Amino acid sequence: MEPLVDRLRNRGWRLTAQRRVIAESMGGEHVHVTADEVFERSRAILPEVSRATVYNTLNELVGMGELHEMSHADGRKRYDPNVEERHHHLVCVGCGRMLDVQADDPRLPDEQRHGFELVDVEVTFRARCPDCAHVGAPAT
Amino acid sequence: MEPLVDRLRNRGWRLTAQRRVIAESMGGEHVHVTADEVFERSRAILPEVSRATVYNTLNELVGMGELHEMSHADGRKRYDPNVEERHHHLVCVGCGRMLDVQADDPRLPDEQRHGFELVDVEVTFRARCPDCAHVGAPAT
DNA sequence: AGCCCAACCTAGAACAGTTCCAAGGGTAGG
DNA sequence: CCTACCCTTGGAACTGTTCTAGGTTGGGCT
Repeated sequence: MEPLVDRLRNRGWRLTAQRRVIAESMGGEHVHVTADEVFERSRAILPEVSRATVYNTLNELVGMGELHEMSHADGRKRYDPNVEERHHHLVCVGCGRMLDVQADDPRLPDEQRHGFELVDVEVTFRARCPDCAHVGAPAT
Repeated sequence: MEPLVDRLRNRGWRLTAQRRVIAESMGGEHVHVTADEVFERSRAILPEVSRATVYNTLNELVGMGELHEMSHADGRKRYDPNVEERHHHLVCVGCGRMLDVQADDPRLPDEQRHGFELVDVEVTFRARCPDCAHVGAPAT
């Protein structure tokens, strides 16, 4: 599949320096970053990028379906560049790090559907990442 | 099982009027409310309840394990009083209504664990509820 | 019953994340 | 080179949540 920036260009999106930097900051990796992390990474490359542009661009990408947005217990949204491949998530309960994983979709028995039409299933595995496990049991 | 307020009293929790009202506002029903809805409902019964007390009380209940907290796409946390019975959620993509459902936990293959220690699995079935299905396709 | 003190509650200020806004800037087409 | 128009910017505004300082109260003790 062609890279994100190419797809964007093909859609007639005006590809400015800021937008390119932001799109590239998302990385192809399956790590899900917060808007603020995108802002930091982008600024490391192009120091004049503004926070507003990061938010604008992320929201546009989400609207185009090039990015998935997901909420997180800490209140910050995370952005997921992996929209091609169906996947679920593994989230560290300590630091909030979020990775893509493959797992079977659970099924919802008919008698549990309450008349709803299913659209999608999201699975989140909550876990402790190696770094957070090392710190020992959390106080409390 | 004994009701929430009794369990709280048995833990030596000081049961003030405010706390009782807040705990009761959560209802025993399988409906998941936001902090602000709890605030509104509580205030309908005891008008002097403050927002801070609602937040404090909800957080204490979560800390005690008497309530589950869950984030939602709109940025507001929801609180789930059903902690006895393991369950997952069915969420309407139209109106945000959230119900409890029973479904098997999916398993995460070893090679997908990235060294994390699993703690829990959350499943969210996204769907359209009967009411929202009737309204026809949403405008974009 | 009345006292006392830690635990509670309140209103409002402070915060964090996100969105909005008015003004300035860059770029493609003419 | 000019002109439009879209993009970007910094800061103000908003929303949900937490913190703070000071007043209030439940309940053990006398």
